[in-house]
Amino acid sequence: MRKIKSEANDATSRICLALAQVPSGRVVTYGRLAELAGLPRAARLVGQTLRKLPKDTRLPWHRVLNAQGKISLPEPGAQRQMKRLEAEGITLMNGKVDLGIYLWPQEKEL
DNA sequence: TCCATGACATCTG
DNA sequence: ACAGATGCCATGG
Repeated sequence: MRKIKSEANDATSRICLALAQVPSGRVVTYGRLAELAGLPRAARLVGQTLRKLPKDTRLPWHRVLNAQGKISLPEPGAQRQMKRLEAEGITLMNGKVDLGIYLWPQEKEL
């Protein structure tokens, strides 16, 4: 039997694959991750996908921030995310991350 | 099929 | 810098 409606599965895997590429100590925005996954303008889909991830996933879900460099995850998750970020050496100034420094990928390094 | 929802993004005042 | 309005894309009822 063919799976004609595997559009979501496909999108999900691509998002997960892209997410797995994000190195420790760096971050990406939802929109950026969507692009890397080949799904431009599907930022919200990224959010829904991440929300479904099992709590014991090894994917770096905590390295995903919104375009403002702030955590979009509502409490109590935000607390855990911030902790994980700082654990990787990412500094949150006034509740936000400096994307000019931590955003991945950086042109220079590319 | 239509409508509501969401870990977003961008523009405007 | 901040809040509200609008646009986007896929999912689920």
